[in-house]
Amino acid sequence: MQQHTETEENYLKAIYHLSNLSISSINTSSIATSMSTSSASVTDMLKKLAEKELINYEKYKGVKITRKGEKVALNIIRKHRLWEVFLTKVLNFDWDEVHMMAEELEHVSSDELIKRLEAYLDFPKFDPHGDPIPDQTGKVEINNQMSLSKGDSGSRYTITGVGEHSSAFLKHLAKYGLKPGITVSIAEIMEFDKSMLVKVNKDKFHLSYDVSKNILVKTHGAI
Amino acid sequence: MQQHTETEENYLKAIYHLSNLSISSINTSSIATSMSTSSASVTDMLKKLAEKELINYEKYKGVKITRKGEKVALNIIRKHRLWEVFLTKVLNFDWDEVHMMAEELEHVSSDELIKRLEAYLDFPKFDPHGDPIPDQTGKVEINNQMSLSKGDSGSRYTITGVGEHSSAFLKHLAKYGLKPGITVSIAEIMEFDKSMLVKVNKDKFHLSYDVSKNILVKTHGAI
DNA sequence: TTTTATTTTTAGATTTGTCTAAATTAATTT
DNA sequence: AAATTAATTTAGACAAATCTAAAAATAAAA
Ligand SMILES: [Mn+2]
Ligand SMILES: [Mn+2]
Ligand SMILES: [Mn+2]
Ligand SMILES: [Mn+2]
Repeated sequence: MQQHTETEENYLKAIYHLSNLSISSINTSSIATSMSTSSASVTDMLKKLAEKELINYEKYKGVKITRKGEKVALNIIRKHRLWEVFLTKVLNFDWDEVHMMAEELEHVSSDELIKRLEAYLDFPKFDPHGDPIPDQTGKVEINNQMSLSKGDSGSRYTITGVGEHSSAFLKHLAKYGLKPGITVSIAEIMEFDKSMLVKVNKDKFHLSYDVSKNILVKTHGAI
Repeated sequence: MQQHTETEENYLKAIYHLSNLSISSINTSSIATSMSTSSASVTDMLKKLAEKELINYEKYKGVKITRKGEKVALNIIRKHRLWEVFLTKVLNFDWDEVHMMAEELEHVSSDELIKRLEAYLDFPKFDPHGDPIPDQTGKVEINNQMSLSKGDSGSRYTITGVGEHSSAFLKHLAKYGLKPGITVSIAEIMEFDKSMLVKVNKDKFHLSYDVSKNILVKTHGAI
């Protein structure tokens, strides 16, 4: 099995994630933006990744990740998410604290280590943010989640994840006790700003569109 | 708190360990040997570490680690050994399998992570090889251990550690069930080759000088 | 105390990943 | 369709960490 540098792994991960946002091939500048680096650096790396057959790349035509590259990316994502579960479930970190640590831990190479960690954690299927954990072969469970902002007044939903992972946003949700597993019902939707009044247990509060948009849910059934 | 590259950390660790082997200042070639690199590379790094005041270095005069450098080294060693405890105690790896994984994990930066890991492991004082785990401030428990090869015929000893960490050596010891915590009594010492006959519980076996030399023990008392 | 051998440092090159500025190609406007 | 704007690539430079080979300093031997 070929090994890759930490930098290559980070580029591949970014390319994989961007690929899941748009159907079309992705361009240099979107990679540059998501990696906070220059387009020139991205071009250099694209050549290198294409050389290793981890992506298909043609000058000026954009990038498509190959099956091989996808498997590498999914293995890193798998490690990232399992470490996040470890940090929250075993070391009791809050879900808004774990991402940066996982960014380092995901590059620890041993596959045997991650296999044992997974077993120790009792084969979790989702990370603390509700994102699915790929298995050893790179298979991912697709949970058909939708944005809470697309929900209907009077319906109940269970939070399955978030569309934004910043510590600021997660801390904000935590203030309302909102996190995966929690059941929310929409009491009222304000037409003029798309904000909503929601009910969680006995509590009722107001969510701006910016917030509800980034809360991912599955239908729980009508009240 | 200043941060250092992984490479700088590895050099510092090597320099710290060499400093504990000899009283005098250590030379370029011994560092090169222990790092499996060229003397030229070592010289370059020594300038860099001296610049950061992690070592005292004078051309042709050798190296002495500073108190500041020592604290950095001890923090990495602390992380290394705590991760080794995690890997053996929690993920059930054998003591001969964990070193390489710990070499990667020791560079994960979060001090809060290691603090919580330490608490989760219930504040272990020694790693699976019997080496003491420095505390947050860099204090190390000194266990006055001696080599089993210096023991007396008829005396009992408790294994506290090993002087050699290769997987080959550790696997060899495992075959006899020898590891920290085990009590060994010396039945007979052969004068001609310094090998010894030892007793562990009901078992009796022969240890070459090369092996007994690298088994560290504390006196347990006469039989 | 010279001479010789060993150790250490310097000089110069290489690889990886980065940058800025200039050149080129593609996409939009007019 | 030509001109303008935007995106992308190339060119050239730089910092970190490494190497080999040559020069300089120290240690050991004669
Ligand atoms: Mn994350
Ligand atoms: Mn996550
Ligand atoms: Mn170790
Ligand atoms: Mn150890």
